[in-house]
Amino acid sequence: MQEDYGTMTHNKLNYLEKLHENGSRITRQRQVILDAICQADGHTTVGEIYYRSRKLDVSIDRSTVYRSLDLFVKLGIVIVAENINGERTYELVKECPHHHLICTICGNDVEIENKAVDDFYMQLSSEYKYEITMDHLIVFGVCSNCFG
Amino acid sequence: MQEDYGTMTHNKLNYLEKLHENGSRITRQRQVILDAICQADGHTTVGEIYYRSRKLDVSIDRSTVYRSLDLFVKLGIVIVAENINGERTYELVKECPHHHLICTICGNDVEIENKAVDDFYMQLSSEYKYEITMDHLIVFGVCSNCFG
DNA sequence: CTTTGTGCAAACACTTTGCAAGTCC
DNA sequence: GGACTTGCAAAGTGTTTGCACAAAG
Repeated sequence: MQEDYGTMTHNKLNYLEKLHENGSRITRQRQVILDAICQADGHTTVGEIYYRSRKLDVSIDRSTVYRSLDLFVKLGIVIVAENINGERTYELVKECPHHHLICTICGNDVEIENKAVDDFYMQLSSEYKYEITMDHLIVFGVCSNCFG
Repeated sequence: MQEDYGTMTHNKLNYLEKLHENGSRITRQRQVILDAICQADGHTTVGEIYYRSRKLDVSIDRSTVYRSLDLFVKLGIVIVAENINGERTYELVKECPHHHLICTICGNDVEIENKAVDDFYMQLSSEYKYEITMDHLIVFGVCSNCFG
């Protein structure tokens, strides 16, 4: 494998580090798939990830994409969510928990400031004696451009 | 079709009413499928709904279940969500919006009082100029029985 | 009697798995 | 060299569709 670390972002190094920690190998395919998720920069479906990966490396197989995604999720490199159509989507985790507000009409995606969510979680915690574990909340709504 | 309205709940009449309003027909199969969703009383998968429907009527086909669910969702009789395993789940809509807090360990499901959610939505609305349209929020966490 | 819905069977799409060959460390 | 990973092909699951017949209004 060629050591092509040239275009790598700081984050990507962290992701590879996590792979390494786990005893998993840093393969060309896994790097390509990480890049593909990166490119999409948001909530991407398996199909899109496969398609983008193919552009970077024609020989990549669907099963490899599935297997890699499972691994990434297991290692906490990638997070799973569901989009409006009920499709499973994948996204690279950022350093800190974050949350989305997505317009169901135009698809516009705003990142919600943590305080609002934290307050909400705190309220739930105290009221229902639950420890909230969702670090990636998605709320759907209609943005100001789309109503009126 | 026999007019067996004997065991029907008030809500079920409303559901049938909605079918009727839409110009859709009230068939034995649709009633059975509604009953099946009712029985489950919570977030149910297509598989479970099919299984329960079969118990009530052996001749029901999977495709009928899918088609009926699509219709129910379109008419707003049933709501779709995703459970912890990423499976699509269905639930009869109640009269007013409601929300869930689900334990990821034991599966315990608490209905969240609306005020907490309303406050949260209000906060988001004013901060991001979004009109929040989710009437069925699901938050995952760990209940007090399961941590400690 | 017209329109809508159903069961059946087949197609389709998505995901998983076993295995031999290839790659990483 | 040894353990891990991949591509391939095939099987498994879940979902959708076309069509002739059945049922609802």
